[in-house]
Amino acid sequence: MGVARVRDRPVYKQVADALRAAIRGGQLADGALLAPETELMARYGVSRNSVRNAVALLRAEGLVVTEHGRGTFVRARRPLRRLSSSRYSKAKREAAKQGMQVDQQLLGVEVVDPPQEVVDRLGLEPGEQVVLRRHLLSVGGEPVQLAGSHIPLDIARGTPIERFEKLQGGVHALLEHDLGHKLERFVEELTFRMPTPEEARQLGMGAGVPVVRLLRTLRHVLVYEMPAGDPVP
Amino acid sequence: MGVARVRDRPVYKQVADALRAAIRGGQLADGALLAPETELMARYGVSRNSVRNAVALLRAEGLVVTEHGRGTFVRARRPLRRLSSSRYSKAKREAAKQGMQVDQQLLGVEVVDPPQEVVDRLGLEPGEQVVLRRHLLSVGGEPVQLAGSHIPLDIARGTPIERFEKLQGGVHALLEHDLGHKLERFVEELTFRMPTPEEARQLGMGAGVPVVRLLRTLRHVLVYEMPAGDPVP
DNA sequence: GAGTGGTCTAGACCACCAC
DNA sequence: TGGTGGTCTAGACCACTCT
Repeated sequence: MGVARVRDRPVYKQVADALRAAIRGGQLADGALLAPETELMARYGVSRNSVRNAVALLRAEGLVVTEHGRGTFVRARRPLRRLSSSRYSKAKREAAKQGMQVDQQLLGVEVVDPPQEVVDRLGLEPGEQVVLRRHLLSVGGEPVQLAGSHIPLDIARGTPIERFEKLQGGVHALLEHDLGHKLERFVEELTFRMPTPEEARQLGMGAGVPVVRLLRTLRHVLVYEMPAGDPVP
Repeated sequence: MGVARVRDRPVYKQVADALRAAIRGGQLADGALLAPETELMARYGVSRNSVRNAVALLRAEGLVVTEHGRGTFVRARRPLRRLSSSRYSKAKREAAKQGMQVDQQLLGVEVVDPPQEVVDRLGLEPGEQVVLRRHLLSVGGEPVQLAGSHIPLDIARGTPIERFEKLQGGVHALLEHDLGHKLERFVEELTFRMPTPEEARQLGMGAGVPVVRLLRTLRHVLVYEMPAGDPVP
């Protein structure tokens, strides 16, 4: 047994290659438990550190998640897909299959002092307040994304935006269709980071799983955060 | 000297904390060189492995980048920002400051067989072709993002979309304003992964820097990839 | 060649989970 | 209590960069 030990390819990457191939090939299915480190050491004839480096690589790639004391599991894929393709689809059969149930839950609507980054991007006056609307997105019953929208108070005042009620099509649709606003262009800033304990709780995920944070500035600002998705094959 | 060694906090995280604080606090400025591993070992009184774990953590957070044989550097921040706020800004002075120069370069326009994931999401017929428009986005002269837009051929045919020319406001604006299409809603799928050598070259980055891949399905599909951004403090 | 990070090993003890 | 992953050490050799 043992890993091929090809020259110019570190052993830990070769171990990672082998595991990755097993995952992509389906020998290790979604949610499957990887062999423990001790067995991988024996199977590939490498030290524990090399095994751990290999698994760390797969973890960084989002292919597996590790739980202390339990083991390392193949990460289930849960892509958001086929939500709106039916109207434009030429193959109508796709519409029937209609992927997983998507649900958006309104967590709260508040008037708050905006964080500095929002002040900067919206060009707000010092002290100017905004309406913050927070949502939790779920796919197939699993929470996957937190979203927070900041809308300047002078735009939101007197509209359904500042009330705790669901907006058909979201804030953007309301602004564009009912309030006569128009989207010109938008800017996005993407960051990785570790979730706060509160976020990890709301998203039902381990604290060690990185989240992606996307700050989108339109005419209004959309801030949302989601757990890292799974690579598409 | 030596790290505080607070209980219930691994030493490598404490070393990472110290370095992170120095970066956030400005003692280590953008682009600055971190002390070499040997010095960090001595300074904090820990093993090389612990130092390396600490630096790996900061790397995962996107705070630093490491170059083999040269050292570890504080990552320069290059957020996309203040591009379109002026029109809606109440503080017009923001407009004058106008961040960095943003440039979008059209790399190519081709008619191609779309990848399977695009076929799925657009509900294309087997064998149906699409127009692929590829762009390179730069901010302040630095390439930051690759974008590829797939447009079904029956939509693009006979429009400026299928020609090698810049579209004012992008494909979306053309569809919406000139071709009478309307954005209903969109779906996004986010993934992390390592860049291909070709992508690393085009983006002028190290092959070890992860990229974020965002697959956006509108009525048309936008695929684009960008290097991981830098965390906002 | 000197200095840097990259890889690898062997061994130890700790923390968490399940039975 | 046994098995799992988490942390830590000490030492070795390799690969890359700069001069």
